Amino acid sequence: MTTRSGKPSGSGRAGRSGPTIHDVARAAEVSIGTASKALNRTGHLRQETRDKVLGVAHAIGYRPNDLAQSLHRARSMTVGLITNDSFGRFSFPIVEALEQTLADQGIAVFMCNATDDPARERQHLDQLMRKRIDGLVVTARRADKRPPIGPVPAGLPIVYVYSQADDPGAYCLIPDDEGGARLAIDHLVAGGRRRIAHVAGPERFEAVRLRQAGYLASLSSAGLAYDPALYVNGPWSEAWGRDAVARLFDGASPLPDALFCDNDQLARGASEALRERGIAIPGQVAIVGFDNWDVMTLSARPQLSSVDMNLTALGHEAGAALLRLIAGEHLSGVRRLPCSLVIRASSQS
Amino acid sequence: MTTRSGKPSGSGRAGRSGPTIHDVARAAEVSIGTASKALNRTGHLRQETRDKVLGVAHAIGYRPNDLAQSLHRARSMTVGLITNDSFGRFSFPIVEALEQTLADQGIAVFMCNATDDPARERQHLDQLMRKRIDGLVVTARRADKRPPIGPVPAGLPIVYVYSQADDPGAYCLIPDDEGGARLAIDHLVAGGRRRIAHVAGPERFEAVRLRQAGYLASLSSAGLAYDPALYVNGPWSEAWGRDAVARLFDGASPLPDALFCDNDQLARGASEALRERGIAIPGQVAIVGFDNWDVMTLSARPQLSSVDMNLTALGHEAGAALLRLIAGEHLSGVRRLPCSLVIRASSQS
DNA sequence: TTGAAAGCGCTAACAA
DNA sequence: TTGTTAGCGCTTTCAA
Repeated sequence: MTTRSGKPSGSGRAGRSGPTIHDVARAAEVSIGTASKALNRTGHLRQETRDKVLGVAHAIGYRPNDLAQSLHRARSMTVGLITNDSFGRFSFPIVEALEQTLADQGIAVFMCNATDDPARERQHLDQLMRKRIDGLVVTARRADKRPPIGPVPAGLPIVYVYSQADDPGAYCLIPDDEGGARLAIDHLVAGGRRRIAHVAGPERFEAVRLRQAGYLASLSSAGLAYDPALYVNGPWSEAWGRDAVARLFDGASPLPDALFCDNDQLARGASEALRERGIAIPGQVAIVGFDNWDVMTLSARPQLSSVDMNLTALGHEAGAALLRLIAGEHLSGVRRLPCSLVIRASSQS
Repeated sequence: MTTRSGKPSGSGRAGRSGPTIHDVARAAEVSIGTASKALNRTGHLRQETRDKVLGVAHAIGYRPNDLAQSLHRARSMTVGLITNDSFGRFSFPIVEALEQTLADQGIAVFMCNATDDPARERQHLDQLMRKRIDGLVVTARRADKRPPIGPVPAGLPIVYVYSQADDPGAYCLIPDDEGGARLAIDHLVAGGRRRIAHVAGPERFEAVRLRQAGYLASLSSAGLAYDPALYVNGPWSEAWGRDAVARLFDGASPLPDALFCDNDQLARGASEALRERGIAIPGQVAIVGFDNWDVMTLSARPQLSSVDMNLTALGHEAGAALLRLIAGEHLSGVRRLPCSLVIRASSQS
């Protein structure tokens, strides 16, 4: 060991922490500043020197210490992800795409599950602040409004994805539910369906209200009248999907010739109920679900058409947006990304 | 601004990085060393001083910089999580529990998705090493053996969970599939079932082979003979579950009076097929599935009994094990955690 | 009980 | 083109 003015002694000291830039410099017989320049492809260096340093660094297995770097640069190359979905079905594709987009830029993601507990959320936030994250992504189990996350230092880049903050300055990325519904209805109309029922989820979900709006808009532009008897709503379960069919088909009025369901579980439940009643799908009744969840759509008989929220695209977009915010750009407001329709046997015309 | 010997100037310099320990010390009119001791509840300080520092720190919103801390201490208070499940259904509960266990100790988790791509895995590993993680957790979509992750610095604590490394020195945590199967079969036997079929998944899965072993062991200890005609295997789909019923019930031999299925999708497919054949569940045939996946078990009619792999417990255990490894303990070998059986209507006797 | 200062590994400004 | 050195924010001896 030596003092500040001397060179550090041999190979590392603490535990398994590998060679430092000092070691590289010494082995390459250059100054530490030169080594730094070579390693960071910065400054003006002779190609020869640069190569030597790089070669040595590789040879001795040098890995820069991001922690030390971050002490200088403004950035820690980490971001936080706070989710309230318990990493559920909707978060998955989003998180995966987000992580990949960010990893490609050398940014690592701290994953924090808050499970709708404000106390846990603050605790996580506190930890993330200590880690000096460069940005934050907030996601949830549903895209409804939530109080803005906080407290966080002013200027911290934040993106809400599949989640909306009750704050006009926030940037939120969510699927275009209304557009998704229109896609489904337009498709059914194009297939010649005229009495399209909407098997909806609970109305406290904004998504449900938006989809109903899309449904109405599409009917209207197709010149079809809205029949309130064709709107039923209930919980997000297969059981309710089955019950909904009973409700719709035990009536006296003319029967529906199509079902637009707010998720694939409802659609699957409905399809089973129809099957048991001997009603042909799609012959007598067509079905379109929502979410495009393969576990449901591919196991149903026949396989279910469904609206895909493109959650992977949403995740990519969230990563890209965060990068832009970090780069200093200003982004705000709610951005709705388009859904797409996956057509399978259940809605063939 | 001043030089090394002076006090730093005013409140922070770069971007939004908040007050430093210097600021705290100055505001509390103590030395920086004293402030550090107070903040870390270390050394010998007058209570009064300690309180003053803490008060000031809180007042000016001081948050320690983990990055700077980690430069001294051996630990970064971060760990990496490399998953090959795309954060899928099995990873979820594990990751959630793991994250919670670690967060309680102030450790944050870097989430990395490798999607079975060795190149991505190495890239992630490289990033994690630069971040100087204190430990690593590896998880996957299936508990089968995989090549040990690497290269990593010797001595890096690693836990494999729902994944096995092909390395006797590695510590792996996986569900006790054989025990889970025994639970199911013992239950069916206790309910008076005598001809229990095994609707298995693909045999390349170790879990499938272990469950068959458990099935055989339980039959044997119940004094029941094994009938190879009662073993069928195929892909993990509902469709195959339905087909399996056709195979088992179209035979000439005496029919099964129970079905043990290697996952809940198989069980659900089977239950639908039985239903369509007018075979009463559990009256004529009992069913037990595996995974206890509510989406399947609760929507089936009747609801399905199922073996629960206790993935949440597995995740907690993984977190605890990693903490112990980080603390210097030595752990190795494969540890199998018990499953439990959740009984629902499909196997009532 | 407190203060001073060396230095963790790295970068960047300046000097040579 | 390369070397020197002052820090980034914090901890930790060692002195006082």
